Amino acid sequence: MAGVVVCHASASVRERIVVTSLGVPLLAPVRAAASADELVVLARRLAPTVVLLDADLPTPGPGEAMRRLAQVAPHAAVVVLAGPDDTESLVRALALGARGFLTPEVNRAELAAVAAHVHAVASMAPATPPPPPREEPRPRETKENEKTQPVLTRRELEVLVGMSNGRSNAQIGQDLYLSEDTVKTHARRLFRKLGASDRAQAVAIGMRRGLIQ
Amino acid sequence: MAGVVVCHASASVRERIVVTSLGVPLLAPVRAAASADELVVLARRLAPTVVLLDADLPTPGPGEAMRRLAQVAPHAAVVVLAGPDDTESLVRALALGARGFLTPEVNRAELAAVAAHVHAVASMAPATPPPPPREEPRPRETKENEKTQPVLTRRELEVLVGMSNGRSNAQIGQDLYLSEDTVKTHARRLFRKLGASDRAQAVAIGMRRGLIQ
DNA sequence: CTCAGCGTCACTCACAAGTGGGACCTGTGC
DNA sequence: GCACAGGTCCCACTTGTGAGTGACGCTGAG
Repeated sequence: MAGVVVCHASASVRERIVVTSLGVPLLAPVRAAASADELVVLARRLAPTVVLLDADLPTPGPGEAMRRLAQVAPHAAVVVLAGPDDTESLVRALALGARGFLTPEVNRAELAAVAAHVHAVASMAPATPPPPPREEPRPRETKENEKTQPVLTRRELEVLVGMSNGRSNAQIGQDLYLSEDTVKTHARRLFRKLGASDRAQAVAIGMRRGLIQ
Repeated sequence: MAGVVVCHASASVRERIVVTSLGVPLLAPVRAAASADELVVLARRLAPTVVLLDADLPTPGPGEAMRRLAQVAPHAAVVVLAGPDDTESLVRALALGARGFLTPEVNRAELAAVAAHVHAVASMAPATPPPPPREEPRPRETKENEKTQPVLTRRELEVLVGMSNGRSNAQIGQDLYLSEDTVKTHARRLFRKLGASDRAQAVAIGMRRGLIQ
């Protein structure tokens, strides 16, 4: 589910990153795209958590790539691959919403950091981070930690959407042809799944996770 | 307006970052805080765009510091200062919403990246998810703008942040050292401004508009 | 088959939320 | 000086929410 895609014009860069990713624990193999077009196709299919993007992408360019990416995978964190001296591309990319940067000479430790980020995003709600740490973390997980990302059912999602639109439980019930009590049950279950204490927090978590817009 | 604050227990680290910042173009001098308390005071006054935060802050700790910071400067991006091996603090901080990390041995290039981020943030709305490709620095706030998009006051924003974190009105009052009634007043006014019928919808609208993350 | 998960509905109850007033103080701008 | 906005607090009131239960039928996986 959560994954990483590298989009770089240079085949050698792509290849090295893909190969390096194989040696990183906790990190699913990185998929590679050579152009913005390929990236969009991949992103649409894989909904990656992190996209490593060439800051000097030709033709459509990194800006256009990010714009299109935002359409198909709005919650992918873009990490720009830029040379240490290419501050100009970097500033531009950051201005467009990139979350961080790495040099194309990424090593195993840096990819491990990306893996940590993927896990951080996948396992908890409130975060919008970029290129994090070094060395693989994630050894211990307390048992109440969701080893499987809790998935909302269709009904729960519909109730959550209603909440985000300011509907009361009774109104949501009318919208969905349910009794208010049923809506309350769905609400209670989705609160538990999301770890929310009330509907306001549930909406916040749901939007951060991209469950609702 | 947009600024950077470093909060680190070590005076030498603070000092070096402050001094280094002087040599970075586009970056206003970095202000320094030695503790979470000092940070909150500074952040309330300066509303910084970026906060460099010691991952091993003593006493109140980085988590508490981030919580308080979110109250007084909800839009500040937290960048954690952690040693390359301190993945544990790092993961914790990222889980709490930190945007990135640096080692305490930050160099000029890394601060330049931070500067880039400051400019990126300062030149657009406080949005994080949808980065509108704009080159125009200041949208210019006219009366018409405010009519179409009411602006929340600092207090209203802080209350909204509390709501998105699942805090009750009474808890928000404790967080901000206010009476519950005052929180209710701020809540009522921000509901009106956002056109929300309850806190869940207010959170949804606030996140869509990028007022909160 | 059994069992877990989902969807549905019902009931109670404490309390939080939301709404309507009003009041006082402090800036800031005209 | 005045008006105005923001921030603070109070009272009283109605409504909704959230928690804690219990129950029944269906479906799909083991």
